[in-house]
Amino acid sequence: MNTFTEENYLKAILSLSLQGEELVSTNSIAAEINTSAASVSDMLKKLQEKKLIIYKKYNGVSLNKKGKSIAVSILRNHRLWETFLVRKLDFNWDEVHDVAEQLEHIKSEELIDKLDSFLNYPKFDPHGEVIPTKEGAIPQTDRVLLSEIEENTNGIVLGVTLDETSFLQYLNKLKIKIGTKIQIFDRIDFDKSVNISINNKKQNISNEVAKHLLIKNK
Amino acid sequence: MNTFTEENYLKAILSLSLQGEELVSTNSIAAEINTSAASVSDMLKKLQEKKLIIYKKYNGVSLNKKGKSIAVSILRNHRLWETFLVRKLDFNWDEVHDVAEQLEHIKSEELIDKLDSFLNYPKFDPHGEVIPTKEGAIPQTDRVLLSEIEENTNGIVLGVTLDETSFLQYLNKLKIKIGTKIQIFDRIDFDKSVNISINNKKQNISNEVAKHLLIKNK
DNA sequence: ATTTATTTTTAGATATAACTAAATATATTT
DNA sequence: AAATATATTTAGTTATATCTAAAAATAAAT
Repeated sequence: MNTFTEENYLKAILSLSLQGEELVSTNSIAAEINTSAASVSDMLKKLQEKKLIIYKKYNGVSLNKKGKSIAVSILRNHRLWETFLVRKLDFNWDEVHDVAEQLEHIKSEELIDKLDSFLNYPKFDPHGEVIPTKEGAIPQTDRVLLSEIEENTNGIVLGVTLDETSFLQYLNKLKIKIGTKIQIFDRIDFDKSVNISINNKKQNISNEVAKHLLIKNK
Repeated sequence: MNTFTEENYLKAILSLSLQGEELVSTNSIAAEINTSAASVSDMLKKLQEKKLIIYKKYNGVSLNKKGKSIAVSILRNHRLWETFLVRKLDFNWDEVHDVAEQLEHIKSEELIDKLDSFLNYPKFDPHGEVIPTKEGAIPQTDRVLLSEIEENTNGIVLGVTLDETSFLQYLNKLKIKIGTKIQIFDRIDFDKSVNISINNKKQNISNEVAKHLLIKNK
């Protein structure tokens, strides 16, 4: 059985892997979970002893099969709980992250199975992120980040890749939610911000925000 | 913020208090949570420093206002989660204890409020135990343990005071559940077992079991 | 190719929570 | 009231997870 802390490290490594880092660096893990590089080093040694990661000193980490399986199931738990909180308990999408961070570590396979069934086997969480299957697969959907989308095109917001309260509340203010139709005009060279319009209202979206918006790729 | 462990100690002290111990002994806490008396001593010292209990060495412990408030809210969480698991996720009453022991420690007042509302403000959990109010009250109901009930009388099973799987499964076997009507005949002096009948079927119930069955006191 | 900067690891310390064994206090017998 | 038994506490150790400061390795710049 793993501790919450171990699980959070595995989750962080998975998340960074999915963001494109082949070999995840000590520093990026430290940044991800807000701790020191020294603590990360300590934990990586431990996770290697427990045979959950592939780790070569000074070289970076990746998850092995067992580690990935644990990390994906925590991610599945997280997204199922978020779905429950929004759909059944009437939380807003910007309020659920912290509670789900706790709930995701509850140990009971039966609980998650029954929750999944209770929610009618949802495929996406309230932020539009895909929910991994019980078998550990993460179904891929065809979508692009707003920060990478081609210019002069239309799109529909499919989801976000960050669920920080301040970010989501800013989206609320911009009237951006899942399903929102947007027109993309052009990208500014200088700061990589994007000019779009929502309901014919023109807006400039910073690269920082665009990096976390998933758009349907037609 | 308190750790799970601290909360479990407070809960154990509350539970023993409610069972009648005015001043709870180190040993009974150790028995309750399956640890050594030495560990209990360590923790009592710590809980006293945190001003959650009233503790005099060699003399026993009781909860102070703050400690009791925390313990009661954990108990409330536990019983609300058990209600959720049985009523919404289709768990059986003998399967929910271990999961609820984890869920009860999730920190979010809003979560519990919304869960309470989602369940329609239940007054009793699936074992017939009263659910403490948000304000920290534990409403009293008039009921007696089967081990103490007068002979030659009738009654209705209102609840149990133990939610160990093996105990509840034995009740299932005896066809005893909440609402079951029983006739009480007599109590055997030798072993304090009780002769009862359910649907005109005579049965002998050991004192060990009778101690955990709550009967409506007419 | 050296120097400088950055990243990563190690060493040493601290805090929590558990344990065993020994010491002390309290309760029960005789 | 002394002896014995039981309950409780203390002392000392271990394991986890964190941190700071220093050392070592790698990467970048001159």
